[in-house]
Amino acid sequence: MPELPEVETVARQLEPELEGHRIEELEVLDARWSRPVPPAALGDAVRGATIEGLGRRGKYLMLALDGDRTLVMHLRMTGNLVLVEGDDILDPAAGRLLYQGERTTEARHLRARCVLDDGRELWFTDPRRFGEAFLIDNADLPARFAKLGVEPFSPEFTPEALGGMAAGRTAPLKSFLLDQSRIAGVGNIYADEALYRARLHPLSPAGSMKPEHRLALRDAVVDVLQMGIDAGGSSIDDYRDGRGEKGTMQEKFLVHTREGQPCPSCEGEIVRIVVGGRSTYFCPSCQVKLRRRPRRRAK
DNA sequence: CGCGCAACCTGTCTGC
DNA sequence: TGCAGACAGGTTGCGC
Repeated sequence: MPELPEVETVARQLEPELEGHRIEELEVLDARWSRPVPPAALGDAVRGATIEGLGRRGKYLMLALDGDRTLVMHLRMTGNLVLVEGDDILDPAAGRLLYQGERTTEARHLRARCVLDDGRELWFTDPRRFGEAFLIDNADLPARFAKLGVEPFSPEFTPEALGGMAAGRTAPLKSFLLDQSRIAGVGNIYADEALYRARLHPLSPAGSMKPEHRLALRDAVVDVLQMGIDAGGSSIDDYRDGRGEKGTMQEKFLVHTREGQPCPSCEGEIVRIVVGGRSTYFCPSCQVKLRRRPRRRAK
């Protein structure tokens, strides 16, 4: 679930909290999280490091450490990174994580905990265990992320760039938006919301967009991601921000998870289909399906 | 290279 | 109540 807005929210919340602090210990409880590096090896490598910052690239969280290294983490489907301290460690009523030395609720999904020099702890919890982390030298970062696409908030994400990426593509627009090697950070939720706002059908071939469609889609992608950040992310199920709180973007969905409900624009019924194996919600009357563009204009 | 799909995991919900 | 099956926000690898 965590897509760009969720990862950005966590990074922005936690960066000021973590910056300048030293890592006393990194305990990896699930070997899957650090593999292929053994848990103890990652812990040893990170012990004593000072945190210099926390950022994001695509859906990756980047914890900058001294010594020109970065601990890269990915939340995948159900991962959460939360800062906990003292008593706070558990109050289910307050919607927070709990941990009392015993495995209770969320705490049973604890995959790694990072103890800071002031006693606070950074927890990586993840029921489905798809999340992961690795330590990398900053010099190797460009190569490692070479295949990651353009950042949606960068000046390079123009309608023309979008058109260039889509040219000749026959894959459905929905699949196109989810391709991290083209645009980094858009996931299933925001792809649906962006296509709806751009009034584009999720099954339209990516290469079928005309200039006005590219402009609309670029703007819609940027807008929905910004809305997501402003709302502190979407909490459909597992997602919690860096403080363990829910985001509110799910309350602003216009189509996602709204099967059978009225379209906010035409009152027609929102439909759910499966595209590329992913649930896709849209309004059949507002989102027009484009035809595949002829390769050559007939004269 | 482009595209579609299975696989990776666990938890939750639905229907019989 | 029990149980099988479907489904869930992401990414990678494989086959065509």
